[in-house]
Amino acid sequence: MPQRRRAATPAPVFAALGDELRLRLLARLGRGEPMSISRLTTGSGISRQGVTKHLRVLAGAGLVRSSRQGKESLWRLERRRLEEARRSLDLISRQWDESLSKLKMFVESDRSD
Amino acid sequence: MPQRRRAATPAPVFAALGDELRLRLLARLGRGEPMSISRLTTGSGISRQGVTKHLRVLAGAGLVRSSRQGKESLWRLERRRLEEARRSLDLISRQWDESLSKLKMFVESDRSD
DNA sequence: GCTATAGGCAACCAAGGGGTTGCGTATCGG
DNA sequence: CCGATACGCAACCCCTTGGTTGCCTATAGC
Repeated sequence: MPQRRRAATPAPVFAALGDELRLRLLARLGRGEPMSISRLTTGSGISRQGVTKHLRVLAGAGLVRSSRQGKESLWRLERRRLEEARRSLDLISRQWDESLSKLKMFVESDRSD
Repeated sequence: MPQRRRAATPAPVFAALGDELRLRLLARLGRGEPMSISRLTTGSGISRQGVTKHLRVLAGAGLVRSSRQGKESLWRLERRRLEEARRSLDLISRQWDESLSKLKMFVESDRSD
């Protein structure tokens, strides 16, 4: 039975997405074909170790996954987390919608917390 | 750093979302009712200035907006940016989908960049 | 007027992040 | 076996960030 874990906080995922270079890496990996580190390094503008660090951040957030293949490690996108993140944004956004319609109905119901 | 073509990169938005406390602030603001800084501070666990800093980060990313009202400044959610961010995730995720189906069709088409 | 409340500004500090370099190890191809 | 390639580990550096505190201004209410 696949354990449906309660979704952890999406903050780390967003933090991982909050970097221009990491977004570019994701976009490249988003083409579907797994890529090696050196391949991802060419055109990135930073050193190989820099790319490695970024990849590990992405992996830490569960956005990518790597598998050693011979002398190179291939990285591919992990789409599940992207969708989870998208749902998180939906949640806030939609909550906003519902609050608006509730406001229209009840006009006022202040809850000081 | 020279900005390549894309005018609005979603990275700063994600970076702003990449913090637990900021997400909580957004969630509270997501209820629809504008809130003052002191109000948002109660229960946040940090000082008022800390909350102010976080709010400014969110504002810098265009996720919230404030308006001074008397002696307090009221903050409300800016939903447009949330939807933009959601669309950005869609883009990567969907690109992945398309790449997969393309791979199935063309089997191989390597582009070394 | 006086006082309490809401907030801004600035300085300060510890910790983390992004980037680098140097060096070591494993793999591939002759 | 030898060299080139692909990668990991660790140290280092600088700048940003998250958080604080102290002090000042402005508004509200009596």
